[in-house]
Amino acid sequence: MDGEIERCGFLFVHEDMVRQVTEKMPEDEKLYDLAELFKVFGDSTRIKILYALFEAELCVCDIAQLLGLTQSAVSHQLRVLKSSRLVKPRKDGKTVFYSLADDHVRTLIAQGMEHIEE
Amino acid sequence: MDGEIERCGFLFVHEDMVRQVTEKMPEDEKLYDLAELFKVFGDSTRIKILYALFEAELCVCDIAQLLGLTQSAVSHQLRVLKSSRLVKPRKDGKTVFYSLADDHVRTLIAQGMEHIEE
DNA sequence: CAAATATATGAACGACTGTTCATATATTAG
DNA sequence: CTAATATATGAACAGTCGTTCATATATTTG
Repeated sequence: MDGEIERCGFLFVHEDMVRQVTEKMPEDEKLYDLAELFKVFGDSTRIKILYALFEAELCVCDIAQLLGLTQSAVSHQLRVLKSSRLVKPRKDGKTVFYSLADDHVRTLIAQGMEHIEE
Repeated sequence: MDGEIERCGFLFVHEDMVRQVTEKMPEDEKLYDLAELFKVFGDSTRIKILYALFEAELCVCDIAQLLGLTQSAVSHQLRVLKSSRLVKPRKDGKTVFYSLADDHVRTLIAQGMEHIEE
């Protein structure tokens, strides 16, 4: 009963640890949402768009030319970024300018870069 | 020539901005790698594994029981996490214990949570 | 050695995702 | 109003990904 001799099917489990960790796990829904957020960062096109918006507010066409993508592809991706509240639109006549929604985007990407570069 | 009257196919582009941003973009390969890193975080199973390892060093079977997954599924995911240097293994006899590789994992997940929760 | 067990791995299948293409909507100019 | 244009969106297709199942490898026990 020391937590090292309990079975899990055919496998042994460190039971005490598992119980302890279980208690500290956030709700499933929150973990799901978190994964959804990272999924949005997990595409090089979207990363490029976000990086471009680090520097300046840009319209859809600017981004398309900058990254060598079709207007449609960019628009679809901006929709994803917008629905995760990572970018925000500002409409000016026919043109829609996009910019970063908040500083979490910068921080997250910077942290990610640090990991890559070490 | 004020940067507002150049064409991009049928579309108008803010040329000066685009040129300026282009110069500041990191290399494509780096952006690709960054997206790959975030892709690893972009799965709720892997997020759960990482969160579990926040609390304790755990073996494959512990994680499987904790999350209600098969041993195989967990092992496959640990492989992904390991190859991104997010977790590290410690072998002890038949058992392999996994723990977080460094603190970037915590920081990144914490930042992501902040964005989710605001 | 053989048996038991903890983990790893390869193949395959279904589900999801990013792009393209065609088209719709919205705004401005004439 | 119509024409031009900037963006958005729906459908479809190809490629990717996570799981399962079967099996291989590695370690300990007897």
